[in-house]
Amino acid sequence: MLIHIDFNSEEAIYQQLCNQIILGIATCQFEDGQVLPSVRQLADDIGINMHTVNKAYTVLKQEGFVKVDRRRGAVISVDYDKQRAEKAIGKDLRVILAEAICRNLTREDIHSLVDRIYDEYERYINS
Amino acid sequence: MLIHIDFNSEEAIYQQLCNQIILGIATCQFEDGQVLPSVRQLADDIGINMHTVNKAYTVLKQEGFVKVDRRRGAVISVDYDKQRAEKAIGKDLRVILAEAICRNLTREDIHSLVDRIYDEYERYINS
DNA sequence: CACCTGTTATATTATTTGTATAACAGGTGG
DNA sequence: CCACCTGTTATACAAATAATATAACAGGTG
Repeated sequence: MLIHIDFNSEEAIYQQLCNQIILGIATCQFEDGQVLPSVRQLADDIGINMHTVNKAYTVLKQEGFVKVDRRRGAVISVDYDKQRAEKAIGKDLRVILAEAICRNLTREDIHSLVDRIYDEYERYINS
Repeated sequence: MLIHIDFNSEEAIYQQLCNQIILGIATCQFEDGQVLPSVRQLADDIGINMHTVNKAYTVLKQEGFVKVDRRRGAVISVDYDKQRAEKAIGKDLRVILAEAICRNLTREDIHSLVDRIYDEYERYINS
């Protein structure tokens, strides 16, 4: 999977890494059981420090996207606990939807936005 | 409006302030044209530094929630440009929905979550 | 025994966050 | 005119975070 970091972004590098890997899982470019590049390998490829990649992997492990296999390294392993997922996503949504309501976006506006993004991701999956 | 800061949160104080004021606008506790407390007043009330409040106000101004009236101070003034709003919110949604898809949450799951949060906010408005 | 994993420890630099004083410019009301 | 209120700006400083740089360690593989 191609990973691109924007070094001019205000978003931390390890955070960009996390988001891109999650995006990769969502679009099936990474699948359950697949091995991620080693921290040293990926750091070399991107041109960043090993510890920055390690921090991203640690966060992904913490959030239930990855497990570490002593033999192979970091392996995609998504936690599918629906309750936990809805709670976490609801927390983030609450912040975003407050802004949406301020801007006079209706719930129908948001629904179609959600559908558009889901379509976008599913298009990637089927190709 | 009651503003409460969690000093143990990992979220920056000025960011919490921004979010709470946006939440206040969403729930009509702040309305267009209403004057926010002065940076010194609010800083005193919360028990933080003036500059921290000022940073929050500056961000809110930047994002189109507030304008500064030389005579009165910071005034709620929401930018209702729908295109700009959808673009900004879409960007945030894309990150969250990637995680949702990873967790096997369907778009219907998200729709009902969105509805639940909208209901929650509208309940505050009608009371 | 080399070689690959992640992990840990330590140190250093730069940036961000929050605080602390202080001053300045514009507007208001006595 | 003058105190007094706005936000704004300029410094300075401490603490936390982000990123880099070396180096070493433990577990597993071939």
